[in-house]
Amino acid sequence: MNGSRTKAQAGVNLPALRHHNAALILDLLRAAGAEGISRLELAEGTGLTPQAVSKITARLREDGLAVGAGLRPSTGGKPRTVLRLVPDAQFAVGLHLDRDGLTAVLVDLAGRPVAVTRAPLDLGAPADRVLAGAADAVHDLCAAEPHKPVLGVGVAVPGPLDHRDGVLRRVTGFPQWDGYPLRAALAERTGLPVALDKDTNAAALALALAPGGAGGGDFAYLHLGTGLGAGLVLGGRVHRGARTGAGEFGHQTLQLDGPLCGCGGRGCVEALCLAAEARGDRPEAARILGAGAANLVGLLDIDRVVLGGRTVAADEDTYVRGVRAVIEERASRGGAGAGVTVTVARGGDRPVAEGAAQLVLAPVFGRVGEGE
Amino acid sequence: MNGSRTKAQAGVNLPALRHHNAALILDLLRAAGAEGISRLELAEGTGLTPQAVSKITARLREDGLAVGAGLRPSTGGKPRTVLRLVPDAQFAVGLHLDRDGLTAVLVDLAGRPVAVTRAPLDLGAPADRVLAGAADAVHDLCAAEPHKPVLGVGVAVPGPLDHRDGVLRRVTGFPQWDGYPLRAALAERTGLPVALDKDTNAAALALALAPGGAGGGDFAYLHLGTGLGAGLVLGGRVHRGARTGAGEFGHQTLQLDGPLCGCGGRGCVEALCLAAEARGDRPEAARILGAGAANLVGLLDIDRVVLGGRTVAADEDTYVRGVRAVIEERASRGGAGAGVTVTVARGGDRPVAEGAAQLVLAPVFGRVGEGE
DNA sequence: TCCACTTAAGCAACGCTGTTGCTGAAGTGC
DNA sequence: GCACTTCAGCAACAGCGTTGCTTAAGTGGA
Repeated sequence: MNGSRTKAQAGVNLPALRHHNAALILDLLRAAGAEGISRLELAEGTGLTPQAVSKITARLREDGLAVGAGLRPSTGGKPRTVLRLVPDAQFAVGLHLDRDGLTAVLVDLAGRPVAVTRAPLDLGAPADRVLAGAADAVHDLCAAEPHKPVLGVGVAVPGPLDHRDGVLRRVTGFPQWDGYPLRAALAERTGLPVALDKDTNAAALALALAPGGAGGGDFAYLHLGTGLGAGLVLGGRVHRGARTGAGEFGHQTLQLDGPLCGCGGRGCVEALCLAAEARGDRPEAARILGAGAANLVGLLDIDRVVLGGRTVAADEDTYVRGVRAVIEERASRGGAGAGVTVTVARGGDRPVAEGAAQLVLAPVFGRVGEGE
Repeated sequence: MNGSRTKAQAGVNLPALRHHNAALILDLLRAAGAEGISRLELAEGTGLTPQAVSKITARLREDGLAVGAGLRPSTGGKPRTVLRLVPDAQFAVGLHLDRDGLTAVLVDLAGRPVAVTRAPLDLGAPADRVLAGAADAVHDLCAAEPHKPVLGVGVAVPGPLDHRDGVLRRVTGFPQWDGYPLRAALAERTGLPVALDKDTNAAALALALAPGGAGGGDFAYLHLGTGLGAGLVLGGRVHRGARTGAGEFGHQTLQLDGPLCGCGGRGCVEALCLAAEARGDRPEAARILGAGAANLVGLLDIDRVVLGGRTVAADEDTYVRGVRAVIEERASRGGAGAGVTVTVARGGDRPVAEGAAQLVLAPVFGRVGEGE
């Protein structure tokens, strides 16, 4: 009780401590990228002593996860040795199961894709056939790096689901998936650990872990395509909520007793925004999206709004400017949103598959969401 | 970068590990209340071994924070010894600085108030005078338990502020508080550690830690008084956002291009809701509040909505039923919100002062927000 | 009444963590 | 060439939770 559900089983013993600190170091190595980072900087970043960092990095080097990468210029003494992550020490597979296609990607530890496959997909087909196609894609990708360990498979799907037990819920229009234990089924077929999440959450995770992602902090990813959804990153972690249902942004009421939405409600952002798009009034669509975004910014006090999806990609400028205008106007009146940046996620749907792979990689770097 | 701001300095060494596990045990003891909890249950709740729990509880007993409290009935062997928290081992002071009054409360470790004082307050008076009044209240309360340690002072204020550095921002109508370093000033006057937060966050914290609080999980506290604000508890912790600004619920747009609000915006929930109240249409006010609450429930996938504040207190039933109706209607259409409970926080403003004290107590039990 | 059995809790030894203190390595600069 | 600075690793150490075992304190059947 008292919210302790998320804290249950949170006792820390020495192996857990060791794992935690190693993950922390790995995360800093990953963030440092190819440039690398010195032991003393790692010590400063973790609060551990330099000697502890030396021991931990020695273990990581033994495991092949880190290597030396040259020296820093001397500042009057022995120059610092630079360490960097070995990206191709381990890999992960990301799957994006969408309504009309399957994208599969093999990424290295740094999150970079090293192999991609795409195939058409009929979500209406029997589950077994869809699953077989997904498993085949996984096997093909694993063959791209035959002698390196693949940590697992991350899967991003459009519909509602339970992230904890890996079971789908009510994929709109495809009743055969309702209650389907996708995680267990795919884990059995591939022999690999499987993690499952919503597509918007995967995209948000990809952005949260992207190198040079314009700084970190809390942000929201708003995806405007055939629908409108959101992925939230709070405190550097994907916020999934109690039932993996967080991020239902599109059916936020923005116009009390407004026009009917496909969901049965009235005045939902999604309906208003897409209606404006449909009648060609894109600035109005952007303004509506901005109003929803501003609500979210005020409610959560986030630093950053990232827009994505096909509809946004069609006219990035109008959407970015429109959303930014609404947020800045509210901030200028003394409301929330001062200093919030509005940007666009490029690359279409590819980030979703990469984010799915990050579902597997995130735990390696200690980036575990609350629903895990 | 990459959201690691919240993870900086997160390296864990042995003292940190010890402190973490002790806090975890203390939190379970607190949650168990006067009934107590056995060592083996503590072991199960933390994931630690029974022997580790024995060692930790032995230290807590030495420090006077825990005591034995009888035996469980035997299940065929040696009966379990029950342990419970010693509530009056330590205390904390909570202050609620409101526009028209100062409420101060001394609470024990269990969060129960043992002494309360109230005094009128003029926030428009010079800062020094207000501060002197607050410091006096603290000293008077400390005298109520002369020989017990007081851990610190928690302060709840209405306006925007920065929780991290304890500085006020733009308290509406009282420009002399803009930028005032309340935490530092009060810490110097009282010689005690001081924590500062918004009143709605304090209320939410009080609810999150309340014994028998109808189960835990994520929830939102919606306060409808002269204004409308929210306190969010996600993952058992108060969500404050990057700048302690989270919870701006009242100026969420609910009616695009609707009536003008005092904030300068249009169609804010607060304006719509209070306008309906003013014209006597309370069911409509409740429906509007419910629409805003449903937006929040969908966005964050929370378990529970708690209503409070003077306006709600005037007609709890109408508000609870109205808000519940909107959330349930949306859930029934397949939207978010299934199983969400809507309840009322009673006790008027008293919980705010108690929640302020919990700002000091929360770290003892490992309940540290992200902004700390 | 006794004794076998069950369950809980503590003692002792242990492995392993990060820390401390110090030594050697590898540069700079007068 | 030597004094100084800075980094990195070795060795000893304190302290954490764990493991293995013993003792305590009940139940229940013979």
